[in-house]
Amino acid sequence: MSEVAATGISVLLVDDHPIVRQGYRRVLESQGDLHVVAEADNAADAYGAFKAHDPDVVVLDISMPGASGLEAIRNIRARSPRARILVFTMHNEAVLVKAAFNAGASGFVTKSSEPSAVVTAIRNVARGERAMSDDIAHILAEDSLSAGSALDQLGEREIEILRQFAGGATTEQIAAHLNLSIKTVQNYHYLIKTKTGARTDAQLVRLAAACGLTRIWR
Amino acid sequence: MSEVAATGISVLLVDDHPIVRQGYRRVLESQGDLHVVAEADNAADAYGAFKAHDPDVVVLDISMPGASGLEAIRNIRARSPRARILVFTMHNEAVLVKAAFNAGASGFVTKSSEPSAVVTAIRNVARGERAMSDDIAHILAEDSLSAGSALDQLGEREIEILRQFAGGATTEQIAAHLNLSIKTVQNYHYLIKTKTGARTDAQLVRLAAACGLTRIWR
DNA sequence: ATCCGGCTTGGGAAATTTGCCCGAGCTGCA
DNA sequence: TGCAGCTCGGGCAAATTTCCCAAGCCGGAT
Repeated sequence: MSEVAATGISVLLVDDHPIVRQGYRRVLESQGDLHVVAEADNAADAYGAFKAHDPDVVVLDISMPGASGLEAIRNIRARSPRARILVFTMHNEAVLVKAAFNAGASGFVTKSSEPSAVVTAIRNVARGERAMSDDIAHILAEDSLSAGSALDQLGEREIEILRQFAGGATTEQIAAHLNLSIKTVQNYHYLIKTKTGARTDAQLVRLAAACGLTRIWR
Repeated sequence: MSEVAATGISVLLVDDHPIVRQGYRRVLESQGDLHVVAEADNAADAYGAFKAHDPDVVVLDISMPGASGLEAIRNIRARSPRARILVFTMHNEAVLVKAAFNAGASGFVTKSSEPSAVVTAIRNVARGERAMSDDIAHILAEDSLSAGSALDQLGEREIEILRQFAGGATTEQIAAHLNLSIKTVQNYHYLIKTKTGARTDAQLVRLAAACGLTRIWR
């Protein structure tokens, strides 16, 4: 058990962009009570770093290449149910937020939030509370009122594959990233199309973009 | 004209994530010769900030909500051809890189790069040189071997077919619409892919959207 | 405890599309 | 006249998509 409560909050940073980690580190450490004790740049290393440093809070970006961030959350929580995980990402799609909380996240803050919101969220999560940024709360509220987007009928794996596909990845690349057979990815591709009603790959990309799953550099 | 050459390099940061800007700011300022003189969180504000502060280098992320980062580049360069712009983003697709350079960027660095690479790139760009991270150079090299330029290599018919395709039309619909055989549309589809270098239909849609051929957000 | 339903993973096989090569008609232009 | 480039489509092997099916797993209901 970590006994750093009196001296501050220890943080494990997980994000695939080095300079982004550097930046977070400096922002967080300037707070005085927050200490970044380790970093990881992929889901696979995240648990190792967690085990080695037993941080009070894990701050992670779910959109990393390769293995799913959601998987990393489940991975950590499965072996250390005490773990407090704060998802910190650019994505703000309701299905993703729900998936993250279901996977065991304690908080969800978007990168659009003010730095102070992130810091506050970390403190709240460390205290065992649930935390989310205002925009996320708003999105979840909207979502609970609406009948649900086309993406709501998709499972977690389907969402992940759709994200990569819409991002321009080939079937082989997706299969390699997710350690699946090409056949399985093809089947998901087909399944996603039928579930969403998209008749064309282009329609699928447009749908993904419209739902915020993929950003297109208009 | 900015006369800060002797005292360092002034930087304008454009990124839609506040904490990411904060982080960059700290990383850059710890270098001593780099000074962040302004920030902007969207393309529209970018030019105003540029005009007000006349920075030596603009560091911007092209993937911002709403208006395009590419547009912002064109915007700034059109009115201030002296401007040095370093694109700094998570995207690493060849078409995007080319589009950025065509729009007037002086450099392109991915967020997967080491912080030192970003700093080096800023200094090189400020000196008037072109700069890009190793992964980008690699991607462009690969791309140049397989030929394939951008969208302006396409003929009238090809553009029209790409527009309809990216808009979500099926091959049959396009054929019917243009009074062509399905075979011809298929051939165009293939031709367009090879000409643009898109390996995937999704990449084609993204390319079309990036070039303004298709609007995705209704 | 058991069953049901949904998610995930993949095999199989027919139908369709892609990848690439080809020729032919048209136009503009040197 | 002749070349060059766009438009249009045939052909055919290779790859992918489309469906249908099954098995393992897990969580919730009975």
